[in-house]
Amino acid sequence: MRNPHRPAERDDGHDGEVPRPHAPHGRTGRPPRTSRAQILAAARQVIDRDGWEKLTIRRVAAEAGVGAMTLYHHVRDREDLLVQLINDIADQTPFPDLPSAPRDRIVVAATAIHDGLAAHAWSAEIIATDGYLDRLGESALRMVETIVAAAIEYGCTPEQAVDVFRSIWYYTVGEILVRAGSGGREAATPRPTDGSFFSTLDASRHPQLAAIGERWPALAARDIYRQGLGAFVDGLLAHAVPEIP
Amino acid sequence: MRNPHRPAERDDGHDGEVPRPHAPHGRTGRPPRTSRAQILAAARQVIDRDGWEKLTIRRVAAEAGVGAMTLYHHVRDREDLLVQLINDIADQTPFPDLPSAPRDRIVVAATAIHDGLAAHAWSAEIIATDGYLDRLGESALRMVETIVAAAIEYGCTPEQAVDVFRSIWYYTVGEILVRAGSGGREAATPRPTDGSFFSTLDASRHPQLAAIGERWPALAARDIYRQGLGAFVDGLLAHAVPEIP
DNA sequence: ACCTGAACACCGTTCAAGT
DNA sequence: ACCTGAACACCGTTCAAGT
Repeated sequence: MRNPHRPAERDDGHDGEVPRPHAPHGRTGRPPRTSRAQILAAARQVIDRDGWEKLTIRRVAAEAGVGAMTLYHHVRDREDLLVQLINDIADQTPFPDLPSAPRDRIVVAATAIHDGLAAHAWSAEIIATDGYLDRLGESALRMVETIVAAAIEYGCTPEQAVDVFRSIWYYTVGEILVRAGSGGREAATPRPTDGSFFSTLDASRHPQLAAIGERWPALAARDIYRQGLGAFVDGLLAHAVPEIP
Repeated sequence: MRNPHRPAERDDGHDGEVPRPHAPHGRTGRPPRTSRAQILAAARQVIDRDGWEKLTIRRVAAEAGVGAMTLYHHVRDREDLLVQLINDIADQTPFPDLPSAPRDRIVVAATAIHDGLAAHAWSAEIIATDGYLDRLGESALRMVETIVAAAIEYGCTPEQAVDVFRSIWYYTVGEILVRAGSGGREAATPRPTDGSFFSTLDASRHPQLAAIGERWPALAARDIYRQGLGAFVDGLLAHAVPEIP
């Protein structure tokens, strides 16, 4: 595709700020004062300090100490800024050690993707909203390759392997989105923790939910991603390659 | 004004819109001219005509032929409007016939939730972003009850049953969000369908993805929700109740 | 070549006032 | 009791101009 990111190649400086004194061909004129790295750093600063929902073009520009319009020399639009930010984070996430059994390799790779995204829960929103998969950076692609290759090694056809990846991807994105959503809100607008919905239920209509009642919030707060993932991978592989016991 | 259409002078009719002539106790004063149903209808009109991303308080008010501020008598804020809209839709969705086998009942109930949401893909965004589960309306709660009860009938503990529901919920929300995201965008901004990322891959680094290459988009366009759900439910039940063959 | 302020076309929401 | 315009504090993005 057209990967417009990947600006310059390496900049030696510590800050990534070296306006090349004489560009290769006829490139003269005012050297850039603002770099891609600077903008991404400012964006992360804004997220860390003010929260994801405050990440606006104008704020990032202010944080970077430049005019808002300067950003449009480095990003196509707001969404592009977000995608660049995610790929940037993915590139900095260490690649996990992979076990040799294909089934376990899928679990480890999916968990790595999950943990990387969950650490920056805001990222799930742009990933889901966008046709993100064809804008993945190198590091993220390696994870996809790992899962698809492991499924094939287990005995899946390439088509089945893609299905395995996609199913896991849906589960992973959903888990992060739902948990980030409820968690994030609670922090922002402390929901009135009075009688939860489930405690006031009509027991004849919803007997099991009524029986669970007040325990629901505590149960729902537990992290079950890994557990569910294990069950899902086993189910997917068993369905795809039933002859393996 | 900015609304060329007539504000619709229907108030006596059978639309559920009867401003009580004399309120029971001392309730006198100007009778309401705007109803909750009117607002929700206007909101759905806006979504159907202009798309989900255009659903703003101001537009809904204009569509309903009232001042923007009038809406705040019926909804707490924008998010509340969205939640009411979803519960309204859920209430109008017919309850499916349920098979007797618990495993199949879970699949059918989850599919019903999925199809209901997928028909209004915008809804997944608010559902995920919000701590939605404790704002569910009657109809949606019946589905949750169905899944939890079926898991318990299968042999799960209540805790395990909640985990089964939550896992399925993550998968379902993720599927809708990801597919709605890529699909919706494609419709809005027809992505340049030139060489997809996977066709230009370094085959030594990503051999399986490179082998799949251009077939990825076609594979990824297939609807695999039901398939993945079956595998997931089987995996979840097998993990929770291993003694059943 | 690179950066920018002003301007446009929007938002959600608060407020004090109108009927 | 119900409805409202004006105003506030924001947005993303385009444009034409400045250095």
